[in-house]
Amino acid sequence: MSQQWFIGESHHKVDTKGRVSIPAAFRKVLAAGDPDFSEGANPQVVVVYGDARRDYLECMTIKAMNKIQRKILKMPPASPQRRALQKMYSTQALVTSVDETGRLVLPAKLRNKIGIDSEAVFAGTGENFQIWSTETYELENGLVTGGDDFDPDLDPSHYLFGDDEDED
Amino acid sequence: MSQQWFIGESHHKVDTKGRVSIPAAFRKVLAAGDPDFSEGANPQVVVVYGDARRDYLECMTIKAMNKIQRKILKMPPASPQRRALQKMYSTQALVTSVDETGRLVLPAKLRNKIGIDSEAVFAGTGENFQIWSTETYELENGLVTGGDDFDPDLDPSHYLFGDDEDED
DNA sequence: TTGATTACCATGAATTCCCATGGCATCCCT
DNA sequence: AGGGATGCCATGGGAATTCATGGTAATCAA
Repeated sequence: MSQQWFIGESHHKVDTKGRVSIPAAFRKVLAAGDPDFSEGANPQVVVVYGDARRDYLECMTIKAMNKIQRKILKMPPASPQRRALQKMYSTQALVTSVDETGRLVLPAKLRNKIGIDSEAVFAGTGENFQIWSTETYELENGLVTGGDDFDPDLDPSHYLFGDDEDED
Repeated sequence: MSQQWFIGESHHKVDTKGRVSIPAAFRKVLAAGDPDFSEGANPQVVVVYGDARRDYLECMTIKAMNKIQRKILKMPPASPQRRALQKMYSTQALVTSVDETGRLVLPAKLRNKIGIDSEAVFAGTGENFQIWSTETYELENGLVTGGDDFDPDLDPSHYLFGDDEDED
């Protein structure tokens, strides 16, 4: 199995039609996470854009999306939590597919929403990956705000300490 | 199979005859969810308008409708719950079909009910999709009321956390 | 007949498809 | 160890198709 997680960070050109190359490593993960993927075809991707508060696009595999949908279906039908999730993951989202040349098309609406003009940053976050406009990305990366039990100056690996499981 | 859920959000013109284009992605789901659909023909849709409390139209595939009807048939025959459901899903509903050009015709009665004049919003909610008047949609979207353990300012993805299942 | 509904035709814009290129890295052969 | 040759990757442009939307003619019902 090639690769199971979205790992890495890279910059890509966005052309006037909204086409962006997906990092090759990510494409393999997308293919692996698409139940209907067959050799030589184009894997599908889910792009979640969410409401005004989100200034990036969250992307994931079909499998990951199905998992989320199953979770949502288990919640009480009329609860505000369920409705909020449904809106974010069903309404404010987009299912599309990687094209022949490994690209993704971002509709003008989405590009405007997150402020992309001609360049985008892809950032792996393990299960998902994010697409940012270069400017926003550099801004948000500069300031890491500290919360209650979070120290932004501490090396993050410290938070890994504790209850080990150990299967590979 | 192309696409299993109604996902996405889009605006469409409604003309004087009540014709609206259904988003192309939704049409594919409708076709897939219509047992009698044959290549080159027009898929059927179910439109549930309900009573005065509903200010949008709920739309679904034939398969989804059948599932609902089966559930209703399992309920105690004279129960008020069953009768309420029956009224909503059998009486206050409409079965129609997508036309050659991918449009749906909304009778004047329904357009008036939900306050559509010249533009409608289609909002996917996974299993179903909804049709709103643009104005109402933007209004209801603006105010997300917070309940007991619901924080409208929190990113909805927080509610996904917890009890993992982990099959594929 | 007359108003309403359905079928048929038309068109611009947006989107998808298909082909083309330059750069890097790798492989392989001698 | 050179030095092609090969192949994948990121990117570009134009052609072909689909989509959304409008209009007109035919059909239906009362």
